[in-house]
Amino acid sequence: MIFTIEKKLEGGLGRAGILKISRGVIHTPAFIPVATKASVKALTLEEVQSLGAEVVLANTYHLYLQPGDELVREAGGLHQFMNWPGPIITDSGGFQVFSLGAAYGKDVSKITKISDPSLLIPERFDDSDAPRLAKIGADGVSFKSHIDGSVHYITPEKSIQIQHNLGADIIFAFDECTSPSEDLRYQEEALERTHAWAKRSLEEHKKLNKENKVMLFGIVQGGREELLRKKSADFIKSLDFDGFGIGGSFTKEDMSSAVKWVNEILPEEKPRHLLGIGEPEDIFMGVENGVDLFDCVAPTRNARNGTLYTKEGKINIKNTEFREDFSPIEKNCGCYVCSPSPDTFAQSLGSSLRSATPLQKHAGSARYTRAYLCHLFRGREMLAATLASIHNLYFIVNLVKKIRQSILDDKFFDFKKEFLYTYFHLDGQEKIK
RNA sequence: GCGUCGGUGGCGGAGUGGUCAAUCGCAAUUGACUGUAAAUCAAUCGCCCUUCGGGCUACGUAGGUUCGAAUCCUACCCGACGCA
Repeated sequence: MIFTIEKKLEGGLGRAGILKISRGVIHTPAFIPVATKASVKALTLEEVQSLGAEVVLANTYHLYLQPGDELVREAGGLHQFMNWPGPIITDSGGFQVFSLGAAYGKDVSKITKISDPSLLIPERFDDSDAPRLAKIGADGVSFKSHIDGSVHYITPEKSIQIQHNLGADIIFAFDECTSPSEDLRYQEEALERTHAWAKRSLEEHKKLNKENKVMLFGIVQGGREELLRKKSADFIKSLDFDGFGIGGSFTKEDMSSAVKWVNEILPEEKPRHLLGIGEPEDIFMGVENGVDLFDCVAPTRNARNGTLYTKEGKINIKNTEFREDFSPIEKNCGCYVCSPSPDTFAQSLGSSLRSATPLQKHAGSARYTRAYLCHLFRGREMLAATLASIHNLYFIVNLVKKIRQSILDDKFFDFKKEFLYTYFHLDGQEKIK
């Protein structure tokens, strides 16, 4: 792996770089579509590739349960199994410690809405009776499969073994993503655990990585506490990782400070991945604070649920106002959905008919209109998910590409301001941090 | 013409004397979604008043019985089926 920094943001942590690995090149900052179960939901990988993605991220826990990492290895590894020849990253299953554990059945997620974290449960309340599918033990985490209820014990060693079987190019250490509702004492305790697991992940990785083809990233945790975040960054950087992940469940406000604290400490020459983050404003924040890689389910999940990204903010395409809106999702969007079909398409269809009528083109001339998408969603047509996912992924992947270019052109802050003003419909009074 | 069964909110369909503005599903309206338990979930869904709450009009139509009717009775209208 070679990571080259092409240009740095003046007076800040941000940078544009190139991450070269044997299977391909990743231009950073980059957005990584999520393919949890070896599939970017609703899309073929040709579609993912042609919308501009250079790398995808799959999940250890989910693939271990189904179809099983051994089977994937037999298939020739993830690349061959899922037909993606480019770089693949696997997450360690550490996020499932959170999503199937402390967050299970609760109103906490990767990002918490409560703007004042002190409003969150101040002390660790006793919810030991609350049902959860993940329970943390001394040595690892026991998971109750959400698929069939069977119990599985995942240790750092096990996670690394699974990831090597899956055969990704970049893998992650097994960590514990904590809930922001945990108190300081618990955060400290969990951080100790994550650090111990980081060492064990690294040791196991060294045993298995004989051909030295796989990169292992360590994960920094520490919740919202400055002291813990810095302590974690110091510790993780002291280990021989190839790069770093920044994990955790945040409130919006906490995220930027945490990222900054951490990246001021992490070595400049190694890549940093902000795990699970992907709304446009968060990506700007991350890039500015030195993040190189982002992955997020938001573009694809939102897409499947009818929320589409546009320069002027997100829209819910199912809403009444779009029923008869025959314009593209976004004017001048270069994605497959919003751009016009080439004439050759109509011609090739028409060639078998004697008098094929060329399609009447609407103003804007998109392949598919808002009204059509609206109809597909209301009619529960599968194509809705596909078209919406193509558009959303294109939007985010290309937003990050534009951000990258703006760094190279010394125009990052102008671009950020311009984008966010339009995106949030600001009138110029509000300040963008 | 006779007989039988049935007519409930946008639709389907519960309810068969009080706890019914009426279960539920669909449709509709809006919102949420950030290392994917997610093609998911939540809220609203007769009209009016300021929310709590209160008021009004409603279960084919018109009467009636009853303290009280979507629920019982009578007539009529409409539909399905059967017999002429």
